Amino acid sequence: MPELPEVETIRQDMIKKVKGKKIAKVEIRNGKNIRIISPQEFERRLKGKIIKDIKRRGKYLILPLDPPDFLIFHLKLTGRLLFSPAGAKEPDYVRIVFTFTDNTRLFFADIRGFADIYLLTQNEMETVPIIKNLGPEPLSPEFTLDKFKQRLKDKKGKIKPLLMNQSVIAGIGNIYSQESLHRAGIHPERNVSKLTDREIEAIYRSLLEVLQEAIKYRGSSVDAYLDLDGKEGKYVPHLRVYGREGKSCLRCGSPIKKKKIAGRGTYFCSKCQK
DNA sequence: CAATCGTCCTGCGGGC
DNA sequence: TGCCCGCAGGACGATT
Repeated sequence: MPELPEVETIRQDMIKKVKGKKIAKVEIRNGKNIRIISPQEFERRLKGKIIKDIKRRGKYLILPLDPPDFLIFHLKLTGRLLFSPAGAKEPDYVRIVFTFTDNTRLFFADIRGFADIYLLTQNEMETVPIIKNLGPEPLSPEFTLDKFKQRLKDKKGKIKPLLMNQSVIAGIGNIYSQESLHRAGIHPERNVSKLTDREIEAIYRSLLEVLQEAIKYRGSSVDAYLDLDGKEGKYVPHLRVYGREGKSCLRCGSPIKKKKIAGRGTYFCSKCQK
């Protein structure tokens, strides 16, 4: 499941391999991921367009094309973007093939088919709530400790689902919310309104730390995530709680527990996360 | 009104 | 061993 670090890894690789290329052909084998417009219109509007840049907002990958269009991907659980040199073997689960004028190709693949693809104009970007409603970027310079405190102020409910709420902070999902809470020593079910300033600061620091570290290791290949070259991320061995049920906590040695919190599988240490 | 549920979908794991 | 059931999950809309 691609979260901020995985999407950022894809973005950085796409800058090197896809930026500036012109779309010669769009082959849609399964158009179910294309939102709002028809596959026919999607194909028509993309043909001949140049990918001007690769940007990211939360878990969304945003490709500005020739104005006014933006091609937007949300990979959800099992979406993949895979780049192939001319003539290279095709990956599995391909749904859309973008062929560039130099005969290199970008494959959109998706196993479970939850990923979203949008083609929006500049105007639509500003009005459609998809990206407009996202909270701040955790790795931007504007995301200070004060900003984080302000985002949590007057909120109630458990801290973990709140960290995953995209309108509170953008880009955090099931893996990194758990990892940052473990690092901070905070139980995922703690009520936000009862966290001390000191605890909020610990979560803030842990969150930035874990995101930066995960980007450095090119993300976590949990579930189906693969990078632009079809390779796995290298962060899984560095995960401290996620997927470690029954194993001993790396901070205190107690067995890691797993519990469903707000409908999502959550790993934590009940001894050192209070 | 905040929290939970259902929905989309398919690979895979547990259980017998 | 092999089959089958049901779980997993991001985000949104419906429901309680």
